[in-house]
Amino acid sequence: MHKNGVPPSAFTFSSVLSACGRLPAIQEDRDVVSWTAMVAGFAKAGLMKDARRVFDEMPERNVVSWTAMVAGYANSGEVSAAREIFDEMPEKNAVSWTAMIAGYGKCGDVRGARQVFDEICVPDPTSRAAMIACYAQNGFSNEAIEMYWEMRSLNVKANEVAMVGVISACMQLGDPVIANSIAKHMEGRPSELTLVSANALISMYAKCSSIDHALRLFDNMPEKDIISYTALITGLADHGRAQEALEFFDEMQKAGIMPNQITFVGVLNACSYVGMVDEGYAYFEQMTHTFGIIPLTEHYACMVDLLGRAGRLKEAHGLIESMPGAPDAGVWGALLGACKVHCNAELGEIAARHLFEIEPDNTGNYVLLSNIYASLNRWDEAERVRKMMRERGMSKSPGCSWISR
DNA sequence: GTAATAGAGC
Repeated sequence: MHKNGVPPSAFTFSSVLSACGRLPAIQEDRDVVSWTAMVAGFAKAGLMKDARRVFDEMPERNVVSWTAMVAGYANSGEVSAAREIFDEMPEKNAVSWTAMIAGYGKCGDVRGARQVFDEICVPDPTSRAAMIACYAQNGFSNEAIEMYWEMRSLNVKANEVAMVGVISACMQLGDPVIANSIAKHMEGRPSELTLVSANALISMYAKCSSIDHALRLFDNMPEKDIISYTALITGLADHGRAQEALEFFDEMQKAGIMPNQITFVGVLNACSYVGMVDEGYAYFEQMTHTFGIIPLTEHYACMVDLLGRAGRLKEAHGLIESMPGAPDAGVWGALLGACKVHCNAELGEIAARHLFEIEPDNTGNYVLLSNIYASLNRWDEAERVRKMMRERGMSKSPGCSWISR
């Protein structure tokens, strides 16, 4: 979200330039450093056309000018353009490699990132950190952790980005043993615990080891931001500690930190977990009216889950039908799940029909619907769904959910 | 000049 926004420095930069009336006149005596600063300024602001124009016009370029272009394209999601510049570079340094790895990481091309990484003769700590972050962001948790251990065995000090990446990977794995072994490396040096890495640790503790550990860390943080609060609220909600989650939601606003869409996902989940339907509705209202946040399908999924868990399935279905946009698999999935819990075949069928269309390859939906019938002793229908699944070439065992043809 | 953290259902 924050990456799409133009940073304030960029605003100043571009406004100064537009005040001068487009690009400043090209001066022969401008040295390479000032040319480069201009390229970097445009690139950072995401104004790649302008960056490109200056880059093409500058009489002389250095490795920083080239790298600024690579990073700019990478951050604007134009990986192939970044790659083109990267390949043309007369010389590269650690920052260039790092920018290119990150560019591939952002667009989900882990193999591309790894290929670039493997081309480096002697990877420096920042390129390793970028590679770890790339793995973590794309769900390659084991690879991220492996690379982190490799760094340690080589006695390369992991910087903050590497730490944050490996913590995020641990969080995704959810393994308390691995999480604790990584946490030990952090706790040895609390003075180095920055806001970002502490935030990452809060989520990891909440998911992997203990929510109380997360709470203790949170209490000891000298500075907290929206992510610290959101991570804690989400963690408390996941553990069914709704009251505390909502108390922190109040506390964050008293501290002058405004909640965002993600915070509300946590808040609604907290209500859902303990069946606080009215409160959930109230928070949903507050989100849209007080905070002016347009509800995402995720928020509708939370509301459907909240109503569904409380057994108010018809109301949940009514809410889906009143949605302004198209309901996604998450929304229908929440209804189907609730129908399983409350053994409601009629609404379950409706939800399943939508899910079969939206995600035809997801076997879980077929299994759920079949199980709803089975729990009502409607064996013929249960078998009919299983048969449908087989006919569509799907295997019902989760371990080998291959699709034939 | 580079790298980073929080999010629904089965």
